[in-house]
Amino acid sequence: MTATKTIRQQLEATVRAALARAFPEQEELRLELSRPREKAFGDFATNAAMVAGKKLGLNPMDAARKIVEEIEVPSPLIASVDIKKPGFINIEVARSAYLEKLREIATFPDDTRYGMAPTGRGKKVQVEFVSANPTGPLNVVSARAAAVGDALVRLLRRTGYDVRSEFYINDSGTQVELLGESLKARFRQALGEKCEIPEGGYPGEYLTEAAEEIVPEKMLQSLAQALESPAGGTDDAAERERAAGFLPALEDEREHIDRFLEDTIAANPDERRNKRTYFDDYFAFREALEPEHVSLWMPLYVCHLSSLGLTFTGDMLDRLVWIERFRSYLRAQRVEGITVEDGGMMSAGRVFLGELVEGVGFDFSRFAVAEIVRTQQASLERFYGPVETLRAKLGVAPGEGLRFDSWFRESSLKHDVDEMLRTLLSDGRFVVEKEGAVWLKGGDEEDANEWVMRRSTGQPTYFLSDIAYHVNKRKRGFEQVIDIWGPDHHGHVGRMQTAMKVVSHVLPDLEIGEDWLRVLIAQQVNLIKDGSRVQMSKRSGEYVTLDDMVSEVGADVARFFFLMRRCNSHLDFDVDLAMKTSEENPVYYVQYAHARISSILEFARQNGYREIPPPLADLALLAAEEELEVIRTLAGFDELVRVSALALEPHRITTYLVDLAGKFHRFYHNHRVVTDDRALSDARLYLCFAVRSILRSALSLIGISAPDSM
RNA sequence: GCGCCCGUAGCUCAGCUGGAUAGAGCGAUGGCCUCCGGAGCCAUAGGCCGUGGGUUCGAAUCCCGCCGGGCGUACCA
Repeated sequence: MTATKTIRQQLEATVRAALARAFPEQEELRLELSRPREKAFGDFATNAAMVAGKKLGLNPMDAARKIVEEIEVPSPLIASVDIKKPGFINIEVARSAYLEKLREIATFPDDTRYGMAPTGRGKKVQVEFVSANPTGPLNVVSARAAAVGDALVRLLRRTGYDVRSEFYINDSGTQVELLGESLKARFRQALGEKCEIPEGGYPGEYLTEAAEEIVPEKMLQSLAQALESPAGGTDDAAERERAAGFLPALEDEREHIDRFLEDTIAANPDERRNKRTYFDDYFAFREALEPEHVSLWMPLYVCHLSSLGLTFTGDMLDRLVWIERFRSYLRAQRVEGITVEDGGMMSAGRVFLGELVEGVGFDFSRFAVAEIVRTQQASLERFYGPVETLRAKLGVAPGEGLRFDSWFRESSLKHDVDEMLRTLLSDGRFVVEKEGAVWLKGGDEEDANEWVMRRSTGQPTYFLSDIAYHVNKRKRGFEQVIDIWGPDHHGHVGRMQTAMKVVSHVLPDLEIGEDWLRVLIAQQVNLIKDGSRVQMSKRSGEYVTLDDMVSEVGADVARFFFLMRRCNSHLDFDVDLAMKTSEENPVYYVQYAHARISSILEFARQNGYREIPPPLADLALLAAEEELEVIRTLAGFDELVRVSALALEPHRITTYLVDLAGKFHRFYHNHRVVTDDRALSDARLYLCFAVRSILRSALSLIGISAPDSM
């Protein structure tokens, strides 16, 4: 598969060559090639004569005549050339050039790669987006960033960049500590205690669910029941079986733990040894016990926590001590006559769990972050396709949602952060120390701002850590970094740009150029429901999540809506409209065109058209205005992809899709495709096929499904 | 106060990096199914592109000043 030049590129080369021949002494000019709105002015117009005329002090009309003399007309590319009033050169593209593009589209082997271009030249680019704080489910702005970022990644990939997507997890700092405190409160509540969510914490319901993960209710029940029989075991066969079934098979557990060891702690050999020892001990312990000893539950429980990637302050012996303590604790409770019936055993178990979790130094923040990141990942993976209720009807398989190439943890940057600060301090040119804190200042006079990097408490700020993070990106070899941030970060853009400029002076070897970092702001989304805005606030715990959107309007509609607007403009998303009038939706309009073509092609196949697209179709028969409109639009697609990627504006693809679908519907309405006229039918089937290819190509660029029937 | 984003049809937004007579969807009104998919098509109405200057052959687009809306402006992230 090779990429050919777009028609615009071909024309530009031709005009430049003509210009160079007409005015050999003139160096390269910044000439423009635009598409006139008015059809009478041709397909393209160039201001070459006006620009050149001005430079050389010539009348633009005369310059235009000189240039036009040097353009070969007619040629396979250009049908005719015309000079208009101030000095425009209007170019009519030859039909052969359009038909050539049409052929290229229809014969291109892979629709999901059509439009590929060498523009990026394998440049190593990172797109970082969503990067929501791990303090709750993904909200609407995250959904928007996800749609835009994913489309951008696909767009850049299509145009020859070596792109990696990244999600940055802010898993350290005050907010995360607060999150841990909040989870701890929920945990206490789950144990039956009265406990308030701390001031400024996170009252959302999702933490209750996470807390219940820590205290699996059924484990407690099972445990309490088992302890009703003498010596913590049971003679009842059914009960024994149930108890045994409560544990995973030994081999399964081993496999699970091995995988855990590989994934989570491979990076740190010391940690690995500790864990390995712990698990070996655990297995030894476990194998020594009879299956019906349900008190085995406790090591299982400890293991369960470990498998979630949590660290413990104690070692295995400590845990065994705890387990022993638990047994005697429960026995003691038994002696005092506590039974399952009065709920005493349950609460005894709860109290003990509370103590255990405190005793092993359970890290609530880490657990909460791990838990939330997991749900965020799951949400993103579901971010594809039509709404669930239509999925079967539209015949779309659950496709791959959004997967990031990497998830980067802020907590892994500790070393980089320290080093960054040391480097800046020893350089000295851009730092100020005052009021016990360390500040960064811009280099030049016009940027007199100063920002704290290290607090007087000695703690680094988010700003410093973000500088270190971006330097880390550069060190990983990215030649260009694109960040998509939420609206609350837009004040951060300026100082980050300043910081990168500073870094380029302090660490010149990194070669951080002026536009190495490009930041897009995914602006605010106002959800309109029942005609009024839905208020969103993390603090109140009430907001519309990505999951809500996917289940209510579907990922296709959500993505399309987000990509219909430039990402830096505010957006009113009318949820009622998106659902209520879903039949009038632009998404369905576009998808309908796709399904319609599939249906036509199927109809043709059943009526004796064996090969589609018909290889011998005479495309010159496509001469109706509606057909030419469609062809011109198709022929412009590769150029659109190129320009959208350069401008980092994926929303242009959706605009294009609506336009193309409209032109196709118009064509369809005025011309029957399959008729008695075999030659004409062949040509029109060819056209239909090409339209479908481009629809697929464009839809795949923005991550939206292309159903064959609806 | 300073900085960033946004003002285009009743509503929500495009407008291809400065081009010629301003573009969609929704909403309104009126038409089109013996026929490959009517989730479609056609027509009508709706605009001083917030406003005043500037740059030039030419501005919705670039620059400056106002006016309106939103958001930043923490030793939060």
